[in-house]
Amino acid sequence: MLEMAVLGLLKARPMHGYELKKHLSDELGFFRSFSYGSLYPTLKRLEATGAVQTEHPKDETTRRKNVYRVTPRGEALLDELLEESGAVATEGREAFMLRLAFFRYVKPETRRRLLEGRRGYTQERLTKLRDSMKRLRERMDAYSLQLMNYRVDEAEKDIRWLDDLLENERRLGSEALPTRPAPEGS
Amino acid sequence: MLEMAVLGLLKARPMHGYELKKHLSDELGFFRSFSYGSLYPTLKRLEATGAVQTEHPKDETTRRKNVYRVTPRGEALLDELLEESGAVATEGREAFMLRLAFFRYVKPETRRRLLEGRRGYTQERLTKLRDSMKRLRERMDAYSLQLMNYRVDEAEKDIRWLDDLLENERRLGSEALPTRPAPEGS
DNA sequence: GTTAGCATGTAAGGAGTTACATGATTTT
DNA sequence: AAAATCATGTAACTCCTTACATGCTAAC
Repeated sequence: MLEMAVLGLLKARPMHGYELKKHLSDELGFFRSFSYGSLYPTLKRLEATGAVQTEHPKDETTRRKNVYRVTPRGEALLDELLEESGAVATEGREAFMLRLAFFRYVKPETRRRLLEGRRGYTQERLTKLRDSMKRLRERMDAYSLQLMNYRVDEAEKDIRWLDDLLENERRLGSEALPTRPAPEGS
Repeated sequence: MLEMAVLGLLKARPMHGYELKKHLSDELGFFRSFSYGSLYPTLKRLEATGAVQTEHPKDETTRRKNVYRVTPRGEALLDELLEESGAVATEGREAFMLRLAFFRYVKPETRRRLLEGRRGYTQERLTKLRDSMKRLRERMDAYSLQLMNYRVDEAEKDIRWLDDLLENERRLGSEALPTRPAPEGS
């Protein structure tokens, strides 16, 4: 997850670690904002494998503040990471959301595949939830029932949302990719 | 999380590991259904610390199928785990949901504290999300915007839901705890 | 009698966190 | 000149997963 987030953010604009950390919470609307204890090692690792680069100038003038940029190798890695629909349950929701945040970097067909994959998973989950409710309703206390209803509502809402997103993809077809919400003024 | 889930489920009814695993997905409407690779070691650990007990009969008749039950020591541990409102962000959503599933074991005042804590956290998050949107709207692509809107809607919905739950708590006051949705027929 | 599912476990590893440690730069 | 905050890093640990390994029991 962190690798994907880092590469995705750096692709838009080179940054140093501290800056990156803020954007992880802010820009991605992120619930979980990774700690420095994982962020810096991740950057090191990505650098070691050649996915990102930094100009740490050996001369004594500008030390500290390591600005990282994505290399072609890193772009390829990001592509791979974004395309995995895998492990939908474990990785779950947040991994999907993260991919969505970087959808502009994803091929239209892959976008559709990811959206449909997520929809399928959610639909399946919804079915299971309803099954459980039918089987257990009598034996459940009020709080568990609240929880179940919450989950069902959420799943239903997610499906409608995913359908909207899919509908949008279809409308766009293979025409121009919308990387901005429409220039308007500028 | 797993410890809390295990203790909570075993409190309702003694079970063996395999059975427990099913209830973790089913009964709790759980997205994440822990693997055996963590479930069994957790049971061992809880047994080692005296939080659960199992009658593994040393005589050769009935081997396999270790039925675990919660001890008083385990009940105390569960109480502790349920009362922590802590680490709201990291632990997050699912930990809260899990506590909600076991709310019938929680003192009314603690229930209110947990609900209010969660509400406060969600409200704060909502504020931050709206801030981010104001600051970044122009620079965001359509997908990020979708994501942000989703998050905002979700937070708003959560707050309404939490308010409902709080209202219910107030209505019940200190009168009878509702462990069942009302007998009706029986 | 063999396939499917019940039942339990271990070892290695992944992906993060917390706590600690340090030092430069900006603000007050 | 002190306090805040920018900026980077490491070590130990937590909590879980995957993959492996084993054997019983029920159903077909």
